[in-house]
Formats: sequence, C-alpha cells, structure tokens
Amino acid sequence: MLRTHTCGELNINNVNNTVTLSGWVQKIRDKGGLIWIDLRDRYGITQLIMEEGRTNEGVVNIARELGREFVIQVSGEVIERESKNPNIPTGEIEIDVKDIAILNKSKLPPFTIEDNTDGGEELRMKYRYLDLRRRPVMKNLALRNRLSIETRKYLDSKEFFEIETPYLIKSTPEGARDFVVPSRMNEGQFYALPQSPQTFKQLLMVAGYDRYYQLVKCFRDEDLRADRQPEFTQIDCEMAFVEQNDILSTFEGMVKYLFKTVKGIDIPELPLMEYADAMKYYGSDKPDIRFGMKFVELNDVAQNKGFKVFDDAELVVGIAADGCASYTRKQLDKLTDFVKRPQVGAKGLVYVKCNEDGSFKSSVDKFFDQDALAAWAEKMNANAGDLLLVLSGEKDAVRKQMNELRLEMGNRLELRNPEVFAPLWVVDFPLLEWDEDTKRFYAMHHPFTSPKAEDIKLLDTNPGDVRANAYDLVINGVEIGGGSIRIHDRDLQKLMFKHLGFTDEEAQEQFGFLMNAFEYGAPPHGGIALGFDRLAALFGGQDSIRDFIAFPKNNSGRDVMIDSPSEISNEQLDELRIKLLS
RNA sequence: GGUCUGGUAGUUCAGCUUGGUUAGAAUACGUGCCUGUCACGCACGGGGUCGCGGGUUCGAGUCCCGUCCAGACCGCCA
Repeated sequence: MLRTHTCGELNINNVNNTVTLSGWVQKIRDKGGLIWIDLRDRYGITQLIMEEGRTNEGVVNIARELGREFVIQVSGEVIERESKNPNIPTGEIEIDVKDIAILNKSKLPPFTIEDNTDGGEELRMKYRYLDLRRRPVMKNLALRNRLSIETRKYLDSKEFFEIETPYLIKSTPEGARDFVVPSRMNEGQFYALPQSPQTFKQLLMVAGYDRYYQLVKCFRDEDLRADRQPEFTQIDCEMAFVEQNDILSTFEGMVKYLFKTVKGIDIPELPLMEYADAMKYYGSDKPDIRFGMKFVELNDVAQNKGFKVFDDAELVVGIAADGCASYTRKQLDKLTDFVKRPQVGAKGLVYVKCNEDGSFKSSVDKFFDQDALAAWAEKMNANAGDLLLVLSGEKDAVRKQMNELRLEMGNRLELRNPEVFAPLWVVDFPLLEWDEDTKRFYAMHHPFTSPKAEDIKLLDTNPGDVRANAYDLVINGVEIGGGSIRIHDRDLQKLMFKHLGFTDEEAQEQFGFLMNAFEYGAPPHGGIALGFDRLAALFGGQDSIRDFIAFPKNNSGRDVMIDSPSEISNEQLDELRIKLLS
C-alpha cells in the first residue's frame, strides 16, 4: 500500500498511529542533527522528522539525497510535536520516520511551488503541471468543481436534462469568427466549432425536451482578454413554454442557490434595470451597482452660460465622488490624464470641489459663478466635501467615458470589494444594432431573438428603437450571462432575416434546418447562457479567468506548454487537399 | 489592425533619466556548520548571449531604428 492516509488528515487524535504517507517534498529543513521535511499532496502538508542517532542511519542518508518535488513514501509513527504550528491543520503532529523510499526524483523546478510563487505568468503556463500543484490554483479548480456540481444539482432538481450537442457543426458568417475544421472525407468542405449550441438547443425545444442544459465548451476565434479565452465553458440552458419572467425567476433561483451553497451568501431579490436606464445612469450595459455615483445629466444647468465646450455638447453629465473635494491638483491632473487616454478618449475633465465652508472651486470658475455651481451640486445631491466630475460631448461617447471614470473612482475609493456581490438583470435590450462600417443593422444578441410584440410595428420605420425580449445577468460589472425569448414562428423569423439583410436563399442555406423545424410545431421557448469560467473567477474574487481553467491559452491564443497551434505535416495537408499559400 | 507597459543570473527584479571600473540585490541552487525548525539561521561558493538584428559613438545593458516574445487595454467578441 503506497499510503494509509493523505497529508492533510492526521492530527493530535492520531498520535501513536503507524502510518504510511506518499507525496511531494515541499521543503527540507536540515538542522544538522534534526531534519524536517514538509510532505505535500492535494490535501495538505504533513511534517516528517528524522533525528541523527535515533532514526535509522540509512533513512537519514536517503533524506539527505532528497530535493524539492521528489516523490517519496514514508512510514512511521504519528507523534506530538515539541513545537507546534497553529497555522496549519496538521501543525500539532509530525511523523517520526522509520522508513523512507524515493518513488521518483525530480529536476529542480523552474519556480517555487508555493502559495506566493516567484514564477512569472509565462513560465507558470509553460510548466502548468507544476503551477497546478500550487494551493491557490488547486483552490480555484476546487471552486470550479463545486460550482459545476451545484449547478447540476440545481438544474436537475428543476427537471432539466443535460444533453450533449455536436462540436463539429456548420459555419455561419454572423457573429464571431468560427474556428474551422477541414473535412477529409468531404474535400474542400469544413466544419465549424460551435460559438454556442444555440440552434441545437432550440431544436431540442422543438423536439419536446422542454428543459435542457449543458456545461459546454464554446469556441470563438476573436482576440483575447484577461476574461476571454478562445475556448470557454458555458452553462447553456433552454426552456419551452416559458415567458421572460419564467426564465428570470428560474435562473435568479440558480444564482441565489449557487451563492448560498458555494459562498454561504444570501443574495436578495435581483433588481431589474432597463437597458436604456443602464446606459443613462451608468453608461454601460453591465453596470457595477456595488456602489452609487450614478450619472446626473446637467444640460439644463450647465449650458447657455457661455462655456462653449458645454454649449456645443449633446450631453453634459457628472458624477459626485464622496469626500474627494480635498483632491490635490496632482490628483486631479491624474484623473484628467486618465480620461484623456486614447482608450477612454475624453477631451478633458471639468471638476467642482464642494468645499466644507459651502463655497465651490471649479476648473470653470471663469464661466460659472457660485450660484451656478451650487445648482449643479444640488442637482447631483452633492454634499460639502464631495468632488463633482463632469464630462461633455456626443451622448454615447461621453457616457462610455464617464463609465470608465466612474469605475476608476470606484477603484480609487475601494468601493469595488471582490467579496461583495451585486447581481442584477439588465432587460429590454435593443433588438438591432447599427454598424457604421457595413451600413446595416445586426442582431445585438442573435438573429433568433424575438422582438417585443408592441415594437414589431417599428421594424420598418425605426429599427433601432425596437426592443428585444433579451436580458443579461450582470454581477459586479461583469456580464455573467445573457439570453432571450426566441422566435418560434417561421414567418417572424423570415421577417427578421429580411431585416438583417439576408436574402431568402441565404437564410435557407444557413438556417434552413431551423426554419424548417419551426414548421413542425415549435413551442414558445427561450433560454440563457452563463459564462462558467467568469462565474468561477467572480466567485473566486479575481478578474482573470485563466487561473480557473486548468490549461488556458495565452494572449495570442497559444498554449505555451504544448506549443500549439503548430504546423502540420505535408502528408496531413495532402490528405485534406489543403495547400498553404506560403 | 491599434495604444501602452515590459524583456538583465534558475526565478523575481534594480541598474537605463545623465553612455564610461569586474552588471548588482533578493530568492533558488551547491558546500560546510547548526537538535525544535516550520519564510529556520550562519559562513562560503557557482551562476549573465543584458530578447534578437542594425545604427550612433572612442565606448551601448543604458541613446536611436527595426524585429520577436509576453501582459493590459481599444477595435473585435451575433
């Protein structure tokens, strides 16, 4: 038997037990006459002890050959420590080693296998199997495992079926770029990997599997970010015979269940926020509502006072930062630099300090007297000691800029505590989105999203104003999931394709199978998909999803450990009838 | 496609502003000492293509140009 116990379970109650442990050498502390070894496995660390003169000489000699990350097996007696370590669960005991065997040697690892490793990101990814030995990464994967189990438990309790859908499917030009896979048996033809199982889950609804879910890999060939991987996992769900409220309440239930069972947190009822309000008050379709600083529109009090920048602006909007009136010139300059960065793109920043004595000091004193500034402060519900930050310009652009500034101030004022969770639903998204480059409308969500019945009449006259039965789940400023009530009527679906610029032939060619299916009794249905990696990262209090994925890819979509993607042989290319241009 | 930041011992970094001795620190590693350590301690030691290519200069880790790699972000992500 290679082990009788793990390295995390022995404690003072096991004293005098004879045990066998196996694991990795975490650390050797050779004090001369006394040698301690920290033995590590998935479950914890147990200290081994050997004493010159008392411990068998052969055992001591083997111990002196060991290096970090050697795999060893030891047998011995559990004894109470003379000096205890209250910081670890096994800290009251140690193993008096009677026998030791090296199960495998290890090269010296390129970085330390410790909670705070000295390894940089790139090195850790190259030796990911060593990085995965570290406790913080293990904890992340344990959290992910817990989330997947609780997700399945919840959905199972609600009669959902987990059904697998194919990975080799059909490429469609809409939406994200597809990863394509050449078909050897069908010369010149390609599969695509799914961006999501969207059409299949809708077909399952037509087939009568009225509650479906799947923890499923999805693939998108787009540029990456800290929270975006080319392959990622979704909790993909669909329900039939439901309206929007049924979906929201089912998955609000799931969100609450997961927070309760995994984090021990009770989440109150999720607020609903209309998309239009999210944009107006937060400048974002994924507002972080852990803190206030809602936008206040100031056109009526700030315009026509001779300040040309404001007078020419479509929108003048401000936020009030609590207690920041004491900001120095340098701090204000830094904020100005922040909003002027090309990624934010504002031309400048106007500030008003609401001084404790009731006076105001602003960067636009030349144009606005004390009464005028008092009117701003009143409109913004600002108190003495607050700092008003005001941006102006074209409406959509300035809202976006103010969103960045608000989040930055939230960070500065430490209002974005990763252990506080503020989920909400954002609802009533626009159905269509205008694209300036191609001069046409695109589906904001996807082309199967149903328009609100009362807005269908606007499709011909004001397509941009048509609202969809679409919703996003947003937590702490992160888009965790989104979904919609689908179109189940063939004629409405045809109309949608028409408005998206598809000819009948194109629609039939790409989505004929779905439209045909809708002619055989498609029930009303809708669904949602939650980003599982993001959910795990959020629960773990981190921004990057990479450490919640066992083998992630880097910024350029490379797996630096297995060195992929890579070239393939000419034989493989020939077999696929593919010729490379270079 | 773009913006920004970085690339110097095994590793994490300093040095670059203002070019000039043998390129440093910490940690890791090796050797020796150490009987209650647990970030053990002490002493000594080995360890460098300063990402790569070109240029300026008497002289480049340091300045300039190009390039590769990594990270963050913008575009993109129905």
